[in-house]
Amino acid sequence: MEGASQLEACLPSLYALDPYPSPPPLLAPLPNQHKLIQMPLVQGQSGNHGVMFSSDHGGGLYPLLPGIPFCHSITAPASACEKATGFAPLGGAGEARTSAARAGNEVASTTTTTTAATCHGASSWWKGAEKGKMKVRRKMREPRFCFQTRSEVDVLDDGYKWRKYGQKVVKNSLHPRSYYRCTHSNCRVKKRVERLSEDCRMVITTYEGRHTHIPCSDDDAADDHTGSCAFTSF
DNA sequence: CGGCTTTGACCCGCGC
DNA sequence: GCGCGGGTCAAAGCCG
Repeated sequence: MEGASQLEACLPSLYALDPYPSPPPLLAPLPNQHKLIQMPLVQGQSGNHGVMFSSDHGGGLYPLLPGIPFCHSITAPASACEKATGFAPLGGAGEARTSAARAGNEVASTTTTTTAATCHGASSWWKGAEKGKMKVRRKMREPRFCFQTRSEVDVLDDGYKWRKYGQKVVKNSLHPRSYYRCTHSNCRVKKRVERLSEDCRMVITTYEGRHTHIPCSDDDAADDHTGSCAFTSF
């Protein structure tokens, strides 16, 4: 995690997968020294945004949502952004259950797909929250944000502390997918990290859920405490 | 010693 | 109905 500060993050892109008009999946810190790169969403999915910060000192991913002031302050047409960066919004990327995703290399192969509806319509996820023995299924999906960054490290420094709870080799991918969970108590945010098989330097990070706390990274939490608080006041 | 990572097994959803 | 594949659990090992 700490190694994430090495993030080069020179070519970020992101995908917003939130199928629901729900609250922010993540409470995003706003380090002053970070550079904000905002990507508009898929048309018709107004509301949620994903943002990537980068700086000379490192980088981090901070998905943002409506209601976040500066998020609104920047309004660029999706087409313009795509044109400038070569990014393309997509729906369903990072979601393994979609047919598109099943093809493997989901992000790379989904250039303009916008089948966001498939992200939640017929799928559900379960979680072993019940202490008994049987798992408890969940019908509702958490809001998700997917980022694609070029980085040497797998885990980007997003200001939160994550614990790895699984790793899986996915089909049609040379690199295993790692599963992380926020270590904060009562916070069920998860994220998946995987590298593109076509370009091992490209890291796909998918956040799922929303944090119920402020960022708590060792560095930022201590120094940027005020900033975090101010930010999370929304 | 506590926290984290690793890794194999298990469960479930979905496609055929 | 069956098989495949993704997601999660949990025990064991590792590390600071």
